[in-house]
Amino acid sequence: MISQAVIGRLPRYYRYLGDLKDDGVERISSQELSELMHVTASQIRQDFNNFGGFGQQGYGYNVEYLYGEIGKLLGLDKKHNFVIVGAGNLGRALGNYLNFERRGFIFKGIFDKDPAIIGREVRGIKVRDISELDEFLAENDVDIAVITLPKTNAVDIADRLVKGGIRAIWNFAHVDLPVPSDVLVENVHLSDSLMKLSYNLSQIQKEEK
Amino acid sequence: MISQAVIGRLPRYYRYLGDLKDDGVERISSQELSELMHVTASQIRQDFNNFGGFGQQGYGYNVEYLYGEIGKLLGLDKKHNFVIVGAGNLGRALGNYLNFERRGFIFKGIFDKDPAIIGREVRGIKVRDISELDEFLAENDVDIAVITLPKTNAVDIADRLVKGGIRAIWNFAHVDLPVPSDVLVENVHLSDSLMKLSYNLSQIQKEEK
DNA sequence: TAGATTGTTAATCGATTAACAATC
DNA sequence: TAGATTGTTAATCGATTAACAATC
Repeated sequence: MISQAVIGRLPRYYRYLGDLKDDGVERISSQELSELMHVTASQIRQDFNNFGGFGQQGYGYNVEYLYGEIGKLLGLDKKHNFVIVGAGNLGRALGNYLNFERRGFIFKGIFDKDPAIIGREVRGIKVRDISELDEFLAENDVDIAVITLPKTNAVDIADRLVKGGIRAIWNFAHVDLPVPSDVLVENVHLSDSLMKLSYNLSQIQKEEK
Repeated sequence: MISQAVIGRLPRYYRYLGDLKDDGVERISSQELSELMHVTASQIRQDFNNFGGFGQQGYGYNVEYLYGEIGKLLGLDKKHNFVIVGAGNLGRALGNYLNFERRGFIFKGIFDKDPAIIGREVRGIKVRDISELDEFLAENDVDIAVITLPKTNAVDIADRLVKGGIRAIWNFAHVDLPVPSDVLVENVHLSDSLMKLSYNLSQIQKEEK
């Protein structure tokens, strides 16, 4: 079982390796990569060796190969369909974000309960009435649900999503969703992140006095 | 020096205590809170004791008091003015998010370089031309800058922000910003978060085969 | 072969949990 | 005073870093 600490670092490796690849870099040693990313070379080698090791002694790592392997680990070689529940500003912003498509995340539907929003289009897809959610899940192959709802509704909707067969939820609501243990929840608590920044800023401001 | 692991948990404590307060709960023990939050009571007591301890033996913690103290730690008792650089979907969504105001984060300005967007209003504030950024920073008291730009422009803008006196950046661009060590950067890498979910989902799907 | 650099084991460090004395 | 529960020390666990043998 690989620790979430390691998994959490994979996307960053992936980003740097993608940049290196685009720059035409063919090979890189853990030492060079460590200087670029400001982490220890030891950590890099340990991380990769969790998955069997992608390098070669005396040579280092082939950038393109390593990039591809990490992409596969992250499941980016497969298509993942997703729906967005909550077509407010954030929901629409995520629906419009084109880069997800490039990574294999396909925008399939978006739902809201507000009649003023239902019927509007987000990247060519009409906002559906939330009452159609269960039917939509039954008829379509959806892997990931994104929740961009106020916290009051989020728990109920999560429940419906799980009943509809969803196993992975990307949650932007400020609640911890009580879902069965076999359902994945990845939280993005924006205000938590802002508060963390605020804490550190307050510390600095205190020191300056 | 308090570890970022502890600081990262403070907003979640704050959220639960706020809910308890709203529910009229007066006191709570680390044991009760631990059951609610699914963490160990030991960790709760250790965390709070980093800041001197907010409880009383034999009694537990006073919810309202503890809520207030954590709020102060998070700097929520002070006002923080912020600007958003990048008025795309995400930038506008954050500008429209009213809850930040409630926590003392005041939306002061929003900038873009796209003439089609400049002049539009986000929550009553006109989108300014990015060329006005330096002047705006000089004339206004801005604590936090939010970067919601494509990665290409993010590094340059971060530079300008730092030159303009900004010490805290909430970064949504998919790059690591190279800023001086006395400047805080809190990253929200949305696609990293989605890839983490994708990794874990792929694992489950593999097991099921 | 010699040099470079990985893969991997061992050592260290930090964070979490357990235990219990202090005290309300 | 007795019971409850914190604050705090000690033990454990896991993650990071260092070291080096394996090998290309």
